[in-house]
Amino acid sequence: MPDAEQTRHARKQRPQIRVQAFLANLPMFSEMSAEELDRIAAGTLPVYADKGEHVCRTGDPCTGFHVVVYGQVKLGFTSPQGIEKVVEIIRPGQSFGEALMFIDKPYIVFAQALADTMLLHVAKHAVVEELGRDPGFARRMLAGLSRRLHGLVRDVEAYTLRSGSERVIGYLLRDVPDGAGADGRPIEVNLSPGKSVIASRLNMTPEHFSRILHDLAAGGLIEVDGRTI
Amino acid sequence: MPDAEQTRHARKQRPQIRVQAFLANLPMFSEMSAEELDRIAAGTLPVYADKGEHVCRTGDPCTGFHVVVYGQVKLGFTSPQGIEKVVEIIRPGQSFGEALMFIDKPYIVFAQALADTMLLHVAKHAVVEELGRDPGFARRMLAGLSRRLHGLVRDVEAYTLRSGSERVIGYLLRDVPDGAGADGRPIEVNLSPGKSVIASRLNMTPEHFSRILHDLAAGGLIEVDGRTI
DNA sequence: AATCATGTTTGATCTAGGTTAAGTATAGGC
DNA sequence: GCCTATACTTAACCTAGATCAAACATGATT
Repeated sequence: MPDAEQTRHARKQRPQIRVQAFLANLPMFSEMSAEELDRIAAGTLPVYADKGEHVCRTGDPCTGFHVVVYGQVKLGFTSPQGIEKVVEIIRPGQSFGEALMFIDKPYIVFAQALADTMLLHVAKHAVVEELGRDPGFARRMLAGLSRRLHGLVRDVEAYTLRSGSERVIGYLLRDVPDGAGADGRPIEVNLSPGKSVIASRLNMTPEHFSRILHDLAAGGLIEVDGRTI
Repeated sequence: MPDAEQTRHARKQRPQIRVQAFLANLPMFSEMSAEELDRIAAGTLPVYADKGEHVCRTGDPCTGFHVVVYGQVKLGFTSPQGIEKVVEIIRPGQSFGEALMFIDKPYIVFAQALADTMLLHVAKHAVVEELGRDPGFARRMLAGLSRRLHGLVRDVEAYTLRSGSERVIGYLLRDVPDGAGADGRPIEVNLSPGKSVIASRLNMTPEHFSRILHDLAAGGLIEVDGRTI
């Protein structure tokens, strides 16, 4: 089985990356010395996942965290009745699974590739050892987790006291640099994960999401063309 | 205003506590040496909040985190339309606001006392300094944040794909030591925060919560007597 | 070009849970 | 002990959004 996977992947040409250089650009590892980066890099392994393939599943033990190099993955859970709910969409440069490293629990979410994706798996022991050596790293790690926590609280806020259209608008404006569009020039947003995935991320049905986009377009607020707005 | 408050509080007799001893029992500060505890204790300040009083409000800057000594507080946010949503109920020994210390953002939630409450405010600088000195402390802090993150993800799961009754049952069983009640002996749960607060925490109206308890009682699953089940 | 799978839209209908309103405890405060 | 405030319950009704079902695009495959 690993063989078949290897062969299948080997057939595609995969962009080569310099692990150290890539890691150095992540907030978590910025300001690290070359030796430190080398030690971390020694604990990382590339992971390739084809579109639709699972990187990990609910219940899997956690042996480290993942960073997306290219492609994208969705994090989500499946209800007993088989319904799926997307919690987060992870894009290049973003990571997941750090929190699990520090408590001894298996994954409660699964991670599935939304496109052909390359990830780096950073082993738990490499992180833990470096934490003891570098207080700055610990601080950046704490800041990273805190940011994530903050984001989740905002999500809870959106889920519990915003309406469907408010959540959609919030999503469309999520990473618009403020001040952009102030000149009246329209902003372009890409719905690359696919509309159903975004709908689930926003905790609504694809139908409802579609209707909201339709209404916003009718109100002249947005203009939809395929997967760009 | 601080004077009036002081006098009002001074009139009640307040249990005295030994700060170091109290801190030493928190997971976060366990395993700390006496000097370390002293340094942390030097950065803490007691805070007293009467029932209904706010410890902090949305938008306040964060200067450290809080631990509840006795009493209880609710964390929540208020929608633009003035609707309130409880995110978490903090009981003695639990803390809040750690994450905010590490990112430079104001509170997105408010904290309001549900009963006459005593808290300790631990100053940001005391924590940050100790983080540099003690890698073990950093690890415990990371574990604490991770646990909180994990809990929030479980909340999101509950909000998005569990029905009202499932959330209520989940809440009632939240801290039942597993195996308890296996002998057929009933378990007692206390609804001390008040039913409306719990309802909000579970993201439903008090009316709906009441109906669910009624239905569960009718089904013979539980027996309600005032605020104990 | 025809076929099929996958993703998106549209419309009709349904329902969990919210809203409103009118009760009934319960607990402090005097 | 009585009174007012707060907490909780019950019932009738209503809506946001889900579900079901049937088109309609889009793009990849043969």
